[in-house]
Amino acid sequence: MLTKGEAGITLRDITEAAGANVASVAYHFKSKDKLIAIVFGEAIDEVTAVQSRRVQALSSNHTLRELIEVWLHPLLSPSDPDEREAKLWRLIQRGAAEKAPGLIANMSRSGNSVETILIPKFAALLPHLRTEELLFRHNAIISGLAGVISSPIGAALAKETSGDEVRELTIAWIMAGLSGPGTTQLS
Amino acid sequence: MLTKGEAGITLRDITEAAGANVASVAYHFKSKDKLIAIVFGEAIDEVTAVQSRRVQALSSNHTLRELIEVWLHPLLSPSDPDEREAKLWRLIQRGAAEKAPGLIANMSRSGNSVETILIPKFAALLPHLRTEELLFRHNAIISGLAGVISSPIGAALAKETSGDEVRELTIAWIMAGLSGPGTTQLS
DNA sequence: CTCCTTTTCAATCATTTGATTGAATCAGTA
DNA sequence: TACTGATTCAATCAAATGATTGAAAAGGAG
Repeated sequence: MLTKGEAGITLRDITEAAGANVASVAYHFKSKDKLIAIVFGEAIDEVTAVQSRRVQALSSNHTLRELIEVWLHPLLSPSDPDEREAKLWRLIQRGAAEKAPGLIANMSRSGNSVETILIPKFAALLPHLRTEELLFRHNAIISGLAGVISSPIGAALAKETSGDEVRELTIAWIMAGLSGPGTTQLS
Repeated sequence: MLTKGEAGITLRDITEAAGANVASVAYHFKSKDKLIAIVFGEAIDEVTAVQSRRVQALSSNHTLRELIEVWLHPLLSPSDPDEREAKLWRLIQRGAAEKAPGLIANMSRSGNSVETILIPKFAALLPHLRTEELLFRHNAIISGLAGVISSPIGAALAKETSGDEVRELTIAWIMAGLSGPGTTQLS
């Protein structure tokens, strides 16, 4: 699924995988760019929707670890049958790394639910961090997770470690990065 | 510099920018793939060399913050005249995100100096973390930094914040992620 | 069935791509 | 100067790419 990147994948790659004709892209989506923009848009919508739903379903007295586990559940347990979210998430991360225009155009969609649902949950558990700081760390963690899960270095590290161990290393690092003092508390 | 990615950039882009002829690529590098592999290899060598040199030049009684600042100096202050390292670093990060074969083939080169120079420095300051844990967090931080500096989300955040403020947010987050308890110390 | 719209598809187009060729130019040596 | 090897370059090639065309097929309403 777009493992070659936006520039590397061809219409024929896509249509052959879909069992369709090349011309159907023009008929249904007008152009390759438009098609890719729609793919990114729907991926963002789906991932943010399902993540928001999980986070909102959390009981009121949860720990930070529980919030993180629920938030990133399919990404932390790659063996999970529901790997669709992990695939979509890698797709989005890759698009972000390439600065794919079709993704950037749809990026603002995800902003709302992150700011209205996820960040307040973190704010309640981490009162020492300002909203600005939480947004920053949220973004940094998301990017860092991309390296853990799908970068060549991360893959090499993970090869020597069990899935559960990677999961524990990841959660410990995320918790540490969130729990530590903010800029106003530094000497 | 490779802002279009390995698949997106053409030989004509490269040779025109260099004021050279397309055929010179075949003459000097045999093929586009070989050229790109050499570019990645030299970028890795240069970045790791200059980073290692800075870290080794650190006085013996440094703080964690000082180590981080020296390690990532050109990445934390983008206005620095020595922006070459930041460019090279973004190049490498992008290649990693694309899993560029020419980069992966040269990736092991950087492993040694990281493990022999940088990680021991961290280990001295963070005795509660095992080497395995330090390697993991090193990789995660590196990837997270890519998102802070060059991702669309990071760019949007940075637009509302001053350079110095981003710098402080970044350092605080890195320090938090490194200082927090490791997996063996979690409940 | 008939008529009309929607959808599919093979064929084709113009462009771009990485690579190659062979002649021209340059650089160094005697 | 004349000779030789290294380098550059315009021209060209075959393959691949996104897009388009017009005809064929499918689907639905009356």
